[in-house]
Amino acid sequence: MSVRHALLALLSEGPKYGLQLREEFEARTGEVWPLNVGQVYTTLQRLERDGLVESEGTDEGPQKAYEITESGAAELAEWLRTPPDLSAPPRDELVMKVLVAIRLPGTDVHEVIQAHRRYLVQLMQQWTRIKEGGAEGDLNLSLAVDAEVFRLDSVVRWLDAADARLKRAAADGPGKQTTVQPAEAPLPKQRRRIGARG
Amino acid sequence: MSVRHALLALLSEGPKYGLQLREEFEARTGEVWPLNVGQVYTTLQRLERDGLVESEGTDEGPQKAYEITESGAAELAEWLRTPPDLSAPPRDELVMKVLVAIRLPGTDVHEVIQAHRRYLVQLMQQWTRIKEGGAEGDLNLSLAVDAEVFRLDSVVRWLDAADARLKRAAADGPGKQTTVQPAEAPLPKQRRRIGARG
DNA sequence: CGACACATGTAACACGTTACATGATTTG
DNA sequence: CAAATCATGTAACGTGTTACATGTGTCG
Repeated sequence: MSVRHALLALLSEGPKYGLQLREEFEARTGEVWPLNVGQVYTTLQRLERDGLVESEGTDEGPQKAYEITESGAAELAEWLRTPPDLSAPPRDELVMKVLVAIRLPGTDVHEVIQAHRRYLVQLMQQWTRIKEGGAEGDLNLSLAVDAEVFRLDSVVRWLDAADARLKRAAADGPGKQTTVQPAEAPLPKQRRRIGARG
Repeated sequence: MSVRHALLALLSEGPKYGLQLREEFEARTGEVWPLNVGQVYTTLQRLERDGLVESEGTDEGPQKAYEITESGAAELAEWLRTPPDLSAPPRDELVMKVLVAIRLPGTDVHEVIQAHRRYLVQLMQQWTRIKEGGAEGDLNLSLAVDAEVFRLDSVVRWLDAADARLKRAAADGPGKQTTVQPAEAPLPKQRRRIGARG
């Protein structure tokens, strides 16, 4: 629900049309979050269907402008106030890979970890260079790039922690590896969730 | 493409059926990544269609076991070797909110930031408690929870950096706020991407 | 038998992607 | 006029969600 509310926010400044929305969206995110146009139109249709925006009846040129409704403004405010539901963490592809590599015969987890680590560090450097290359006070670019660099950094730190943890576990006793979490006998089902969100 | 390969990995250990796959998936992720059954079946169908798994013809009971094919094993190995394409960073909802709140009249960005910060810190504590409450050497739980805690921590640090940056910008001169990134005149289009991935 | 769990699916939807189709307007 | 660009869509697909439908086997 990220694009949906971003479009609502842009429309809260005044009536706008499809392509314009894409351009402004990308400008606000420092040109680092691309947005395909098709999604803009389909999202606008859903927003209109839900009564959050209205298409203007003005037949001036090929452009079809939408404007936000009261209901839309209310939803936008509500969205800003309410923290997202993180009761279940998102499935992360890299974490998945490591979890898989741990138990897959013929695969060296540490190789997988290090290969991805190198890639991530390289990416971080590229983003940092992009940020420095941007305009001096480009707040949007700065914030968007920072978010990604911070995220990548946390992944790198997780990889390091996982690597150390796995090496420690292997040193403690290779025989223990199968004991860690038996594949059969899938334990008394206790699904862990965090019950936050009002 | 996370569940798809996770199921492939589980099937690389031997033939398994739907519900069993869900249980094992959740066990391997420390019961913190829930997986709905419906997706297991639809994913298995796609995997079979793509020739990566085969359903066994054994009509033993109500269970329908699938086994991995050579092609499937190859795809799994390939997936482990290849780093994901991160040339464009994922759109993050919280980052989006802050970017929106900056320019939305009648909204205090710092309030939004602090409210979400409190929520995130609370979540981190809950996850940490869950990790400590788990079995001593539960490697899967530990890794999965760490990944989420590290991620949340990076978000908190980003929020702090953003807050400081915004306060600095406001102190430098409130008149500059509109100068930061004019909404109209959306700049000479230079879309930023990172061209990694071989 | 009737209730419950196991097990497999399907339906409908939201969101995201790539690719293609179709006009309208500008400009060489 | 022809080509490029602006602008709006649609189609097909992957992935994820929730909810429902349908059997089958077990157990009181």
